Amino acid sequence: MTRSRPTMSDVARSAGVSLKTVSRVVNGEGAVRAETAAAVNDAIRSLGFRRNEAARTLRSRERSRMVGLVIKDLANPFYSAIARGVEEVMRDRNELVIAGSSDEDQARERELTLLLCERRVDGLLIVPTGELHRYLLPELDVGMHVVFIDRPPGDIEADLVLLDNVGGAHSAVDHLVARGHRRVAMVGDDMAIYTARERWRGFCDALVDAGCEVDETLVRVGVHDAVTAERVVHELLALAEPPTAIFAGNNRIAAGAVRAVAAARAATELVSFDDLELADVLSVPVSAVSYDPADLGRRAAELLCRRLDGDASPPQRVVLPTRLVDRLPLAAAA
Amino acid sequence: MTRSRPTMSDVARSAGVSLKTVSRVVNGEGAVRAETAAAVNDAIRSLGFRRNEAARTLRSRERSRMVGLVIKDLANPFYSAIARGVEEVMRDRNELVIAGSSDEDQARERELTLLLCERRVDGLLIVPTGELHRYLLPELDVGMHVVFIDRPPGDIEADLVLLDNVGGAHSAVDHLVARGHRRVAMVGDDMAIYTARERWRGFCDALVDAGCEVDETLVRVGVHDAVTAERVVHELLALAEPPTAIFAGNNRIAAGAVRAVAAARAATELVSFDDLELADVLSVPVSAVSYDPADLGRRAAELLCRRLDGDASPPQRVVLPTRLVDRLPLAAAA
DNA sequence: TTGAAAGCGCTAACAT
DNA sequence: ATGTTAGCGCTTTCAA
Repeated sequence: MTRSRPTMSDVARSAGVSLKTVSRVVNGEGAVRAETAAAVNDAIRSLGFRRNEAARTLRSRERSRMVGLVIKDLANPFYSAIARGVEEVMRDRNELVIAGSSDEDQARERELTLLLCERRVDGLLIVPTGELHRYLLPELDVGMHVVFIDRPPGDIEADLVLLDNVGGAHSAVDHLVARGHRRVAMVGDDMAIYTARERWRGFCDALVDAGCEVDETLVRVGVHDAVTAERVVHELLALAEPPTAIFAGNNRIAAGAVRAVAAARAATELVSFDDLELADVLSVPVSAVSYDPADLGRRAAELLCRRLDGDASPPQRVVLPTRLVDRLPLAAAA
Repeated sequence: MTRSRPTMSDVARSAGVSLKTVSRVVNGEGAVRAETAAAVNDAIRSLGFRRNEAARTLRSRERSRMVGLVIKDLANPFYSAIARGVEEVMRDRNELVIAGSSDEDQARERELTLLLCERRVDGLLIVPTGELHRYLLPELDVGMHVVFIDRPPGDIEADLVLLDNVGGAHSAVDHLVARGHRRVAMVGDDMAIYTARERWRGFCDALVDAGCEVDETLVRVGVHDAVTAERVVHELLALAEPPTAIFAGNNRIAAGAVRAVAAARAATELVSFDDLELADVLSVPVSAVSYDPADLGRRAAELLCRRLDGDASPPQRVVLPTRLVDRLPLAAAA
C-alpha cells in the first residue's frame, strides 16, 4: 500500500527537531548547524518528503508561479507554437504553464479562464473567442493580469499582441498584382473572426490601391476547414471567368486550395496567409505571408512579465510584422 | 489602484454573516435561507470574490485536479497532438493540464517533473528522455501516479502507452519489398532514442524476413533534424550503388528526404514513419506509417484516470497499432 | 438554519 | 542556532 505524503511535521518528528528547523533546511536559510541539517536531510530522504508548494504559496503570499494559457486548439501547430513561445519566456522565471483549448467556444473559454483564476495563476494569456470579456473585469480589478494574443478582446481594454493582418494580406495581393494578376480571389474564414476580417480588409485595400475592383464573385468567406476550402476553390476554378490567382486566408484554407489546384492541374497561383510545412516541395508552388507564431507567444509572455514586475502603464498593443516568402516561379502569369 | 483579493471572511463581513455561511453558499450546500444566500451572493458580486482553489484543496484534502504533462516539445505537432489527446480526456473530469517541454534534456525533464510534484498534480504523463527515472520512486511510493508515453522509462516499472514501432517499420519495408525493392536504405534518429532503436529493429527484421541482407552502407542513424537528413539522403543518392527506396525513421527525417529526392529528381521511393501534412500533394510521393498521435495522449490519460479511480493492478503496457498509407504510384520500381 | 473553533501544510514574526 | 506562536483562505467538526 502507498504511504500517505509526509509533511514537514513528519520530517521534524523523524529528525527530532522542530518544524521551523525543517523549514529552514528546506529553504536553505542557513542558520542551521551542519549536523542538524544532515539529520533533517536524512529524514527528508527516508520519508520521501517534498514540500507542498500550494501550502507554501498560501502562507507566504507569494505568487503561484503558474500562468494560464487559453488558445483555440493545443493540437493546431499555430497555437502550439504560441504555447511554446510562452513557455520559453516563463521557464526563465520558473513559471509553469497551464494550457487549455477553447475550441472557438466562448463558454468554454470563459469556463477555462475562471478555473485558472480560481487556481490563482499569476496571469492569463488568451487567444480570445468572441466579443464578451466583461466577465474578466472583476478579476482585472483585483489584480489579475491578462494579455490577449492574436485577436483583441471585445469589450474591455487590455494588453494585446497581434499580427499585422492587414499589412500581410496587402503584401500578398501586391505580390500577385506585381506578377500581372488582375483577377485575384480570396478564400477566408468566418467574418466573425477578427483575423479573417482584417485579412479581408488588407485584401480589398490592396486591390483598390492597385486600381483593380473587388469582384464579389471571387470572394468566399466563412470557410472553416481544409475540406470546405478545397470544394470552394474547385468552384472558383470552374467559374466562366475563373481567378488567375487565389489568396488563402489561413493555412487550413491554403491546404485545401493546394489540393484543389493540384487536382485541377490549374495554373492558378496561390498565396497563403500562414506558411505551410514543406511548402518548398509541394507539387503546386505557394507563396506565403510568413511569421513566427512563437513570437506572438513570446511577446505576450514578456508583456505579462512586465506587468507582474509592476509595470502599471496603460494597456499596450504590439503589432508584429509579417514577411512575404515568394515561391512562385519566375515566369509571370497573366 | 487594484484592490487586494477579497476572501470569504471579507464576504462574510460584508454580508453580515459568518464565514461558514459564505462557504455554504459558495459550495451550494443548501441549508441556507434564501434571503441569507441572496445577501451573500450580492456581497460576492460586489467584492468580486472568487474562491481560492489552492486553499480549498489544502484543507479538504481533495485532489488538485491538475495533471502534469512532460513532452519533448510543445511546438512539435506530434507532441502537441498528444497534449490535445490528454486534454480531451481530462476535460471531462474537470482537470487542467500543466504542460512543459523537456527538449530531450534529462535534467530539464526531472526538474519539470519535480516542480509538478511540488504543485501536487494528481498524476504525471511523461514522454521520457533517457533512462534514469529512479528519482520518481519516492513519489510513486507516496501515491503519485505516472504514465509514460511513447517510450518506456529506464529503470522503473510503470504504466506505459507505446506505438507498435517494430510492426510499423516492418510494414514500411514490406511495402517497399512488395514493390520490388531490394536495396532499401534507412535514415534514423539517434539510437539512444527508444523509438529509433525499435524502428531500426523492425527495418532489419523485415529485410531478413524478406530474404534480403541489411546493407550497412545503406543504414544511417543519429540523424536529428531535417537539414541533416537532407544531406544524408543526398549522400545515399550519390553512392555508386544507390538505394532504390528509403525508409525515413520519423517526420523530420522524411521532410529532409523529400527535399533531397526532389532536388535530385531521383526516382527513389520513400516511406516515412509518421505521416506528413499535405503528403498527398508533395512533388515526391511518400507512403507513410500512420497513426493518430492524439490517441497516445488519450490512452495514457485514460490509464491515469483509472489509477486515480483506485485501480491498483500491476503496471500496464498498451501498444497502439499503426497503419500503412500507400501513396506510391501503381507502376512498381525496381 | 447558523456559527465558533480547529486545522490542512506551510512561513512570518517573534522569541529564546 | 533553534523553537513557539500565529495565521494564509478555506473546510471540517461540532455546537447552538
